[in-house]
Amino acid sequence: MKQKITLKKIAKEFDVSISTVSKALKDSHEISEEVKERIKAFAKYYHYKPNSLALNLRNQKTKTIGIIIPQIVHHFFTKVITGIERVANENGYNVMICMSMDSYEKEVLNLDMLANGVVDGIIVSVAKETDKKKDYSHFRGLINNGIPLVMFDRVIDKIECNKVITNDIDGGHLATKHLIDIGCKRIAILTTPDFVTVGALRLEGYKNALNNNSLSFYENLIIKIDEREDIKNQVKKLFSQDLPPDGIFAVNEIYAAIAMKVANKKGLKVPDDVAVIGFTDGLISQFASPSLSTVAQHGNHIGQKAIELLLDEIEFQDANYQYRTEVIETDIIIRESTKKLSKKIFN
Amino acid sequence: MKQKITLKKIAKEFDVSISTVSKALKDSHEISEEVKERIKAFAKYYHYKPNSLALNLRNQKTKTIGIIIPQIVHHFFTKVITGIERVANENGYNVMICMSMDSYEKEVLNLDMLANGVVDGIIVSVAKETDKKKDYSHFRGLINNGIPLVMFDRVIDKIECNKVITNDIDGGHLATKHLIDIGCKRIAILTTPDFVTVGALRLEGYKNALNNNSLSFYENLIIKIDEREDIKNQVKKLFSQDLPPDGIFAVNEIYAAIAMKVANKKGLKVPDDVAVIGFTDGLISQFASPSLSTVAQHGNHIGQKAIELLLDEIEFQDANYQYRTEVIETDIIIRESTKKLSKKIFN
DNA sequence: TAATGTTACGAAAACGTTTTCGTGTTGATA
DNA sequence: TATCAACACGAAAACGTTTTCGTAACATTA
Repeated sequence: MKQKITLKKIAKEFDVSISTVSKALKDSHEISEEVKERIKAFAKYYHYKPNSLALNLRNQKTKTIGIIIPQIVHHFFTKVITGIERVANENGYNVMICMSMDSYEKEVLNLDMLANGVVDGIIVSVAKETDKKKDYSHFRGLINNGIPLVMFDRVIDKIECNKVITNDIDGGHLATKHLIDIGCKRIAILTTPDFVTVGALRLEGYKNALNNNSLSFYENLIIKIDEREDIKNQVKKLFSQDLPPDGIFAVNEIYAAIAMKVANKKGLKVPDDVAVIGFTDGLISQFASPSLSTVAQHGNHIGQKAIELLLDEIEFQDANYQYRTEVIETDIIIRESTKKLSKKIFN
Repeated sequence: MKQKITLKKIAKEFDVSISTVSKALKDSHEISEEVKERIKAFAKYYHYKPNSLALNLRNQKTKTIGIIIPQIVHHFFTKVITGIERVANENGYNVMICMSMDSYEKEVLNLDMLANGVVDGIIVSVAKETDKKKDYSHFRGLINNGIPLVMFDRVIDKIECNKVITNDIDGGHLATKHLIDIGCKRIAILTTPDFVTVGALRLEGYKNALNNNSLSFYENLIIKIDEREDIKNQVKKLFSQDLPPDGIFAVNEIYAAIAMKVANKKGLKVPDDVAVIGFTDGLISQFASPSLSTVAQHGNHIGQKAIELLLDEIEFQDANYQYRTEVIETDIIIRESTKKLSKKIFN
């Protein structure tokens, strides 16, 4: 185990002071050309690199940013992370990733840890449990301590900070409108309980679309999935009604995939008997068969915006910094699961 | 922006020395009960926490471990990370995640950065480009510097360090044997180019299984996918042969999903006309329809073993540490894409 | 010649902590 | 009363860096 080379060791080698070495390596004009040459050559030969830990302490910053996400096994979050990582690296920052597992307690723990000098700023998508509990004091504490914070996707209205959100209402509207356009009359929605904000917003978009197109609204076509129970069974209820849906809007790709499976089991063809559209353009949507139409939320772009806002705030010197909320628009991706135009036209 | 409370500030408050405060907070016997009481109360009131940066410098360690993976948008890697994170957190460590994007250059950059005091140890799955290039000097440098290193999944035989690998040969054998068991006679494999070690090993398992069961081996049923080209087109070649396969073993779930889609397009039914089995139990496999049989590699478990080995090495004091290689066995998960037993039996 | 300027370097503080060692004060013991 | 231990605390080094300020030696100018 070789010992790392330090300024002190170089100084001893040349019998000069540490300051001289430091200045020489920074090519300071205070040091004679000859001494600089020799010190630089020596340092290069031994691969000298300033110790990050010492720099962190000295500069009171770490060039690291923290990310707290509920789960990493979601395609959307991995996209966001990829976007963050790229821009962070380009700006000389590293990322530290923590998972809250959707637990309030883990979120608080992670936040505490990161806040303690470990990172220069934090990007977070809040845990479901926190959303439910409505206890936001840990975020307030963070902001009071002057640590830059950016929220994305699952954000908290009551906390003042930079935010990047998906236009979930529009996304919900887009998806529903597409189903309407291809001729669906009885459109169901598979969404989350109300406390998950993004689910509630997509539901709102769904309702708007029905209203704007004067379609009737059926309470029993709205299924709020309780993930503690079996999801399939809850979806099945849709099809055991006297008038089953001819179109389904699922607020994420897992619900969409499950809807397709359940429909298949019931002997229904997608998209001919029932069209299905999801939310989030993940691997499941791309590789399902039939492939799933979906609303793309551009996770990469969201991540990129989030880190840009964060770096802005970190590097901002002035006292009167203005928080912003970036709204990332969605796009609809039409694949096989909603291609029933031809049939409807000839009906 | 509140200033953080430090030992120095507490010391000034009580007009004692910094050492006294430090000792008091550690409940040292050197300090009188009365002084300890007052200092502890004060510290608690102001939420004193030792500054991580200072501790890092003092202790020459960071309680952080680094992970370098090729891509994060792969279910397998997210599982591994989840496993690593959990155990790391349980032991008071944090994780810093870097992506090499399968690029040699980024891998070197990440390694350099992490090695410079940022982390206490590193877990890595090597980039495809490195595998191809066979330049491993950056890993050697790391080990020479005494930084604990664990490789997982994509490991390098020539580097001596702790390793956690999937039993890929067995996994390949398991998958192929299952296809044989359900009656397949002409079994194709969708694999990677040879320089991707795991692909080569799974191919080896495939060959073994054919041999052991005295099935003929057809060179044109082996497709080594070149990901720079269109994957679908390469898979299609399988079905345009005079004798198309009745079973397909894909070395990852994406190739498997694509195989199913291509088969569907050709009017073939899965599993009745052609059975398909994948590798890695990810979301695609679970939510595809028909759902995909697959070989589970237990990413969680791999991550857990990797971090256990790493922490072992980090905390090991003795000079003669012995490296280990843990082999994680695979399991076969049988779903709809290979359920053609009944048909074959009655044929 | 005296005052001033330039060059080339060193000393020391600062970041915040832990830990070793030293020391003044008290009380007990011989 | 001299000696010694116990007690309670402070000084300082150490981790590795950057940066401000000071200054000795020499050169230049009036």
